[in-house]
Amino acid sequence: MELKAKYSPAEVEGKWYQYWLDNKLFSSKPDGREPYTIVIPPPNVTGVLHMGHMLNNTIQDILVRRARLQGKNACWVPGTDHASIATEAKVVNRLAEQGIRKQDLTRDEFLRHAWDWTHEHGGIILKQLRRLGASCDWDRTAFTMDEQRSESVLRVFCDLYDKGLIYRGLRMVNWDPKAQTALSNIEVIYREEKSKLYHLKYYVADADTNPVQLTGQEGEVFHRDERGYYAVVATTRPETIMGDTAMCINPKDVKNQWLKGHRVIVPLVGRVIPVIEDRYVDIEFGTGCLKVTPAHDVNDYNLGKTHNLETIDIFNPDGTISPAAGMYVGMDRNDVRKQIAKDLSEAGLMDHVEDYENKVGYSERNPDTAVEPRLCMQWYLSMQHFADIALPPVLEGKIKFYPQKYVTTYRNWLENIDDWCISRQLWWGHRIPAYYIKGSEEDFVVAMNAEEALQKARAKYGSDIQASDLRHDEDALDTWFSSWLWPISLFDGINNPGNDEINYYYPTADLVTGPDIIFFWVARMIMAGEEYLGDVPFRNVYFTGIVRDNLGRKMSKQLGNSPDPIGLIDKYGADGVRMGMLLAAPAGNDILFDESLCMQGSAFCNKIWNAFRLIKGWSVDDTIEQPTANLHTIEWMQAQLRTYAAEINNLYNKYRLNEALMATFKLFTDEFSGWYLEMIKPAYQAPIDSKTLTATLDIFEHLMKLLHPFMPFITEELYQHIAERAEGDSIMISTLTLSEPSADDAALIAGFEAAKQVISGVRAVRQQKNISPREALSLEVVSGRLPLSEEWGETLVRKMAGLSEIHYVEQKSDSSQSFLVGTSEYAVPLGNLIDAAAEIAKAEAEIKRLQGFMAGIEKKLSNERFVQNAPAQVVELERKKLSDAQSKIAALQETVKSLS
RNA sequence: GGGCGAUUAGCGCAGCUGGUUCAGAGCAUCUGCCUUACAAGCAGAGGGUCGGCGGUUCGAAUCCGUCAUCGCCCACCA
Repeated sequence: MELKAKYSPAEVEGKWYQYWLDNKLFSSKPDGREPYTIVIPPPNVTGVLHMGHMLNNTIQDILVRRARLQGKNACWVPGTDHASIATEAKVVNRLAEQGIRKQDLTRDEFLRHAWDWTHEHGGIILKQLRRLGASCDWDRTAFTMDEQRSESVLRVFCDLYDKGLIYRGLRMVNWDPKAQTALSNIEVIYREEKSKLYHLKYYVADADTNPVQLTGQEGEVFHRDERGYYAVVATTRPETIMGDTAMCINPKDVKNQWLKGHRVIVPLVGRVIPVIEDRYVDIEFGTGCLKVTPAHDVNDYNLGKTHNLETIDIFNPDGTISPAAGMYVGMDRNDVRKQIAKDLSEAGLMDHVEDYENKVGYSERNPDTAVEPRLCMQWYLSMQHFADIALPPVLEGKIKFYPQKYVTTYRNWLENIDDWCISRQLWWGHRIPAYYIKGSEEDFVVAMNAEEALQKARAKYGSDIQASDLRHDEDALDTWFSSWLWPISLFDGINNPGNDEINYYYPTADLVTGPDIIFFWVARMIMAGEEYLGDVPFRNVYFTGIVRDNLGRKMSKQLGNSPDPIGLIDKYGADGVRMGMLLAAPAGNDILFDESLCMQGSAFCNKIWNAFRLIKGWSVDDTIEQPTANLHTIEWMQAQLRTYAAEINNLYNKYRLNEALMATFKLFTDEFSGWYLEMIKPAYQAPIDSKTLTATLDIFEHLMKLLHPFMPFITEELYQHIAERAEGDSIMISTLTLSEPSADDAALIAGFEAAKQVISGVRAVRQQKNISPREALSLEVVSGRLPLSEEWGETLVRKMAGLSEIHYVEQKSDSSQSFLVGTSEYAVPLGNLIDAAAEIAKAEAEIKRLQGFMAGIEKKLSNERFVQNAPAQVVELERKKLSDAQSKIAALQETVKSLS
């Protein structure tokens, strides 16, 4: 068969992916083997693959493929998430483009559009993952809103309600006025923002009638103008003054004592409100006067409760001003802020305005929309119970986090947990299975379906209740309320507890995800796992970094710095891109992605390809004896395989995948291609003995297996070329078994390393003297031997250093250039090429350096406390360093003498 | 405001419980080679007082303290 000079991923990758699919090699069924399970972090169903997915899924695929090679029953379950708020927003936008408003549609009509959209755009991302080589068991592809998953969600809701952990409550929630839904606390992103601090005048309402009280005491600070006394209130949100129902001061605030017991007038609005006192108020902030708007601020709401204040909700759900405000009705809150600032100034009610930086909460899914605190009725899940069960497994190490630092983050969150607002005023999602009785808000039942609801309703509220008396709750559940069940619901462990699949695959092995969803998802899966299976959902969590560009910026559409993953794969091949991603991904750090890394990846593929082409090009001659040097070189390479494999294994176990790849890369490039192949390579067009060839192909196959998790396609292609394979055979289902390296291996490798240094020494001489690699040199071994056994050592050094002869001498030739390997001296006779003066200068400089080095050690050794306290080994080592340096100096002095 | 992490070569990083000349590999740079698998290659070379200061120790990149810079997370100061 012909092998092209260049590796062409395009011709290979599609072919093998199809082959894997055709032979069901990704498929997993429970059996007697040890399971290895990963559940994919489900991407948004209508999402498109980006670099973050590429990294995340490359890592998962590496882990899964490695598990297969270890002989485990590997199962990687794919799926998508319905992403209720994000998807609903997309559907609303599309409808808007067609001139359709959501509020003009019925729920069912809207859902039909949403499902259309989902079917149209859904699952693209999973198709894209195939290009990457992802070895998911596609037959298991799930969707958070498919039947099985939906049923699981409802079942869990009912169960938790029955356990008393789910309740309805009137609370201050984070309201997204664009999506018009409540959000949970962690869906709010706070951003530092440049804004203004408006200082408003609140005139004292009764100052004129009772001026005496305003003649103050020491420390009091008055504001007074021709209109009367006033308090100055600093606020960033002047548009909320229509909702003011009190002004608050700290009772200990000396400068504001005069305001106690008075009433003040809300500027523009004219409403008279009481001055209340609460220690909550920070005396130092502004003037120490706080306007209280119980409907629109969490703290104000709490103050309102404590002081029994009236609540005036001045906003409509969409963020416009409601009739309750009495002014600016129908205007958008952002416009009102500008307008009211102007109006206040014109009315002389603005004391002054200053620049200010404050934090404003934005909706995670609508990043341009500031969240509005809003009082409304929502469904909550009590979290203390879940925090209690989810904390121990992580603290006790039953679940390990990589990097470990996230354990602290996890703990802090769980130890200060808030109840989870799980209802969303959306239609796309799992509808809350609560049914209200006859228009009541208070009387309801929770049930799996309408039928069951009717039964429960009749039992609870009277047998005369009809189906038409029940009103299904309009709200949907937070997306994460389905995601948290993912590792369980994928194996139907909620609907069908104790089934074979859940028993076999749960707990899963590894979870690969970003630290940004540690609270949203990771923590909650642990909660659900402990609650429903009494066991952790996974053993290890590998947190990937954020993919940034090579300037460290986050990838974004706006910046245009986010490469198209499929375009990259077209250009560099999936293997090349996988390697490029991983090279830039140190464990636990953000990755600075640079396209040139993919080039490195595809270059490596080409290197592998050509190494194989070389081997395949050799003709075999069965009559040739295997040269001894080849035999030893094979033994050395096998020792290297064992040694590297152990190291790579070790790196995998620490999830240092980039280092594992780097080690594999060096094994292939340096040890195998650079040394092994060059060493056993027969002369041009000469045949090779069959034992060496067989051993070489075997070594190559091992290398392919080590590389396979990282580069699945090229390794499969070459695996198939190494030998005739049965139909359906694949590197994927082969096993990789290498024994632990032995002490003999280590000795062999050490000897070879010494030989490499001799070779490098000769090459360096060649380089310095500009001698062509074709010109044979001779080498003098001064008073000693070459490393390794004599025959092998000589053959190795002769071949790799391009020598014609090796002499063992007591005294090196006069006109030679020498070098040291350890304490052994070698010399390359060069005749008139030698520059005596330069060599002397170099040797003398080295002598000087060594003398300094010796002085340091001598000082150390003459320090009694060192000799006494340091371990004997360390002291011994210092002595050896000293004597080595001495003999090196002796050799160098000899060089100087001979050249002088 | 609280917490966590980082700071080592031009760049992104490794360096595990202090001691192997421990100051490392990769990329980039420089030099030489189109050597018969691969120029997307091969060979060789240069480059860092391990953020600053102080301490513990016979010995510190490594442990402690402190300062500086950067990043992340959490928190109801309008």
